[in-house]
Amino acid sequence: MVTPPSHSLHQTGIPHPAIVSPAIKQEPSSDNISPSMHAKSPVPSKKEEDKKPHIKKPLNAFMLYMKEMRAKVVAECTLKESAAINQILGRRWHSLSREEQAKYYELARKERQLHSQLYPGWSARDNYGKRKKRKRENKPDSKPEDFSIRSKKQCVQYLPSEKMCDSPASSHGSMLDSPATPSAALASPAAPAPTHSEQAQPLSLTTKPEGRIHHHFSVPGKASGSASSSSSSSSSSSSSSQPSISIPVGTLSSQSSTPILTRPIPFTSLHPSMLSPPSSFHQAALHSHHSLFQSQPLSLVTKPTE
DNA sequence: ATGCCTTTGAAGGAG
DNA sequence: CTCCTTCAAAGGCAT
Repeated sequence: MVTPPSHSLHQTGIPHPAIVSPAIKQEPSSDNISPSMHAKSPVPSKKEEDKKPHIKKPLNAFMLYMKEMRAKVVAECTLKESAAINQILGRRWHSLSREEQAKYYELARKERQLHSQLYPGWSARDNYGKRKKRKRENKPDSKPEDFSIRSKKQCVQYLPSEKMCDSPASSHGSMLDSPATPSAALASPAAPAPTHSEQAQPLSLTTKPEGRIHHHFSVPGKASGSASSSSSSSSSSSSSSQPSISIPVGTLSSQSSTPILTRPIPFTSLHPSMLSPPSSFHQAALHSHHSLFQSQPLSLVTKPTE
């Protein structure tokens, strides 16, 4: 098998970019989307020297997209803070058409395949703890309302003058323009259905063919501020850790105000190829989803629970 | 000098 | 099965 990386994936025999050697630092990939690599070595190879070269996780579709578009956004917006850039990229990502996203999903999939072939026994867990992310532990005392309190730096939100770029956190409204774009409508993640790019999966929630929608919708308490969803950091159960926008439980309304999203829908059971284009429901759901999150990321008060 | 912030997606652990 | 947690990139900023 071993299908040769049709794209810029590394050729065989070459140290995969995922490997970050303390001494070896590959130059910024010349390829457009080159897999992970170089990086500032998050792992400060302690003196103890990492026994292993520290194999990094393969980049996912969004990460690949970021790598490719970051420079562009930086040039356009003249922004430098990655946090702000990422916010913009996140919004642009949602604005991408299915085909466009599918391209990255495919790349990511190939990356993963190659990665697994190169490092069969490797597990993402191997890197756990290397970053020492402590994510502010949720204080037991802190009330959930702490969301307004950000002990750490507030979100970077790029300057307003940069309106040329999508306003990431502008939140005020300008945010919705982009995602709301009908044409894009978004998005569908497409999922890894390389064979049928056209069938790209509708909901961007199911990137995994095997099925795993998980969070995104459900997740009442989590609701990651920024709109998103995902978890990522924060969340930690109610934590007060929300980085920038912490929405108190129940605020997102995703449960109370939007019954639609109450259940993610068992797409998981569906085969990627089976998923047909975004049906009205999906779009509606997505739309609501995005609108809710993006247009009013902070609208905490939608409906307490009534 | 190190971690945080920010984004989405992937993957594994825990319940 | 569902939910949660961590890491992947990256560059300014905070500690």
